[in-house]
Amino acid sequence: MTKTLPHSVDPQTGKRYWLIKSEPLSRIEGKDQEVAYPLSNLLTNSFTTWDGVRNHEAKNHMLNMSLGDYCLFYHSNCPHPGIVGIVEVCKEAHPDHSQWELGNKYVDPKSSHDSPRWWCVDVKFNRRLKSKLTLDILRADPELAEMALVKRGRLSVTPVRTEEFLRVLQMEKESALKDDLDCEIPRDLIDIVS
DNA sequence: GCCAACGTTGGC
DNA sequence: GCCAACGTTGGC
Repeated sequence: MTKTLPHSVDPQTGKRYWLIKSEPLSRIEGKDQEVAYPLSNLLTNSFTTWDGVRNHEAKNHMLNMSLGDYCLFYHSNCPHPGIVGIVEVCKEAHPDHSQWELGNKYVDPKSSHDSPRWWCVDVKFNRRLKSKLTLDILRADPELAEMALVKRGRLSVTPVRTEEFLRVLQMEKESALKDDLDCEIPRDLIDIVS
């Protein structure tokens, strides 16, 4: 595995930006483990632990996250995958306890408490995007052609460069303006109906 | 260290 | 549900 260095912080905010993927639609794995975690869950839970990531590259990105960093929140494995909101790192990397939980689908027999293999961060809600930015829209934008989400489709935690993050916010603004003109669906329902 | 087999992700 | 992409595993 290649050692990763974090991308640079936004000089304006001192933050790094990332993208994390989650499935919004209920899906049970194994006996009874719900794997879905829609952004709306973070409206009722004050934070969530981003555990269950079992890819070393994704894990390394989480090890590089700092308190206060922003993560674009992406809904995958659904009819219209895309970025739906922003969450904030509220606890830096700590061992992912699911690796030691008997019966957990993420258990890793090779991992010991002395040297954990898997790590996670906690994130809390920041805000919803005014309008979902679908993968189609993101892929069609030349300024996002190098974005890890586009180039490394299967990685569930990816870095986002400052200029990419700002571009996403700009696209949100443009897209929301368009919604005002031709979308009758109340904002709060957009995620639900999609 | 190579690489075939296998497993997983996630768009479609 | 299919399957391409790609990461991981393990035999050699």
